[in-house]
Amino acid sequence: MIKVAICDDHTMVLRGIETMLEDSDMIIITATYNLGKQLLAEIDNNLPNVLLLDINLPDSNGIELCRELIKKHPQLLIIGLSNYSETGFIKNMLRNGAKGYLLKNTDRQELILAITTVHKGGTYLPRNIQDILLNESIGNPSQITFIPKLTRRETEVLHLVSKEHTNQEIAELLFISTKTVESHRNNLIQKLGVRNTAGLIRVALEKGLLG
Amino acid sequence: MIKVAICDDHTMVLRGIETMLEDSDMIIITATYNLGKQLLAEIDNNLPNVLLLDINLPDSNGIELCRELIKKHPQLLIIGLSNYSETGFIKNMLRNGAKGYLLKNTDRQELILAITTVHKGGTYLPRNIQDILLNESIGNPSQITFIPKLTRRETEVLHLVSKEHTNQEIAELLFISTKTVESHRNNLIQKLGVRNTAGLIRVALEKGLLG
DNA sequence: TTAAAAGTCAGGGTAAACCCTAGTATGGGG
DNA sequence: CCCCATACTAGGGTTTACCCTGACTTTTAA
Repeated sequence: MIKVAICDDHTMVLRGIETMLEDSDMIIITATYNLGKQLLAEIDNNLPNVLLLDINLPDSNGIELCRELIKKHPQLLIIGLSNYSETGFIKNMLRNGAKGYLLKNTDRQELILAITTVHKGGTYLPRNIQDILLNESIGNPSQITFIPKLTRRETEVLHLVSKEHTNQEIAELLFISTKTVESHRNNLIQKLGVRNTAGLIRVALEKGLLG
Repeated sequence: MIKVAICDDHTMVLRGIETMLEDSDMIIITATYNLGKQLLAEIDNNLPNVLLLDINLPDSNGIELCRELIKKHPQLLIIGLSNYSETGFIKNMLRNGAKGYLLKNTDRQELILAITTVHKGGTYLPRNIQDILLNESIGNPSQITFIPKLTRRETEVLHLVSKEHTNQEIAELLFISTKTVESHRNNLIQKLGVRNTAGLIRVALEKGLLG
């Protein structure tokens, strides 16, 4: 039997996955979690083979959560769950130790295939995501789906900009020079491939870089 | 028996709702749809009493879809489904004929209560959303959820700003002076209660003023 | 341990955004 | 029909953002 745990803040999704798996005779659901913190606190007590992990939990960054979990439990097989097919997310997840990635429109067959595949030591990605990643690696690194990695400072500055602070205010809040803030801001504009603050905020929201 | 149809692009949510409702002896699921267009094309053949409608379908604007459906089928009882508790969305839905609104973390009990309530002719909103709306209507028209009415020009300028155009570019596109563009932009900043472009874009996206 | 990346700051300039005020259309109600 | 509210228009003046370059220190990962 493959022991599976699920972490998702939407009850409906939780119930949907439970239903899809309950008839399987190879898979047993050992735990469900609503929040990242709950997961971190309780998973040690009842470690599953496979964890289905929502990337967009309200209280945690799924990608960092994934890395933490793998660090503590290297044998844990994590499959990311998300609404979005942003390849940046997916690559980040895989880079941080996830063994698979599923969209929430996955059907029963694919869900079970994903779980059994990673349990056998493989990696599972849906066909269409494989295609997208393949296309990217060959030809165009499709700007639309690329999610840049921001540094700690850049993330801080981005959040403060989105809260309508001026560079000067941000400088005071972070105890750095306004020139430094400008640097971070320029880097953000470069990394997100935009022209100005309007694009910065729009793209940051689109890519899920802000809450 | 209450005939219920569901429209959601996430199979997992679809299955979750089905599961939650399958044991009920008052409710029967008569159809499920993945896309707004599919819903529009097929719902006439098999009209339900209650429709659970995802607001964030990939191919349609849930709010407009709601209005269209009500126009064609005034007796149809629509309950909006969404991940977000932005009261702006919710008010818009209700204004366009929806009879209820649920978040996707709803449990079985509340889901059934919502369906039976609207079927009896009532309106159903989760307790916490009721509280938010109530607070708003009493005291502070909580800037966060107040959706201002924009003029034609303001809407045009807002969209162009979000596309990273400068005032000068916008002026050329609209055949007006840059100073006029600045005025519209100032009015937008006033109306949305923000300080600068960052807030303008963020709030405009939050309130659904941009596509 | 060593190279790369991130964080820090500066100068000097241009462009854009922001603020306040105010005249000119324009369309719906008295 | 005229009036008034609202939208649209626009000016001058000030602040902030944006751009390019370069340099130094600290942190991180190979």
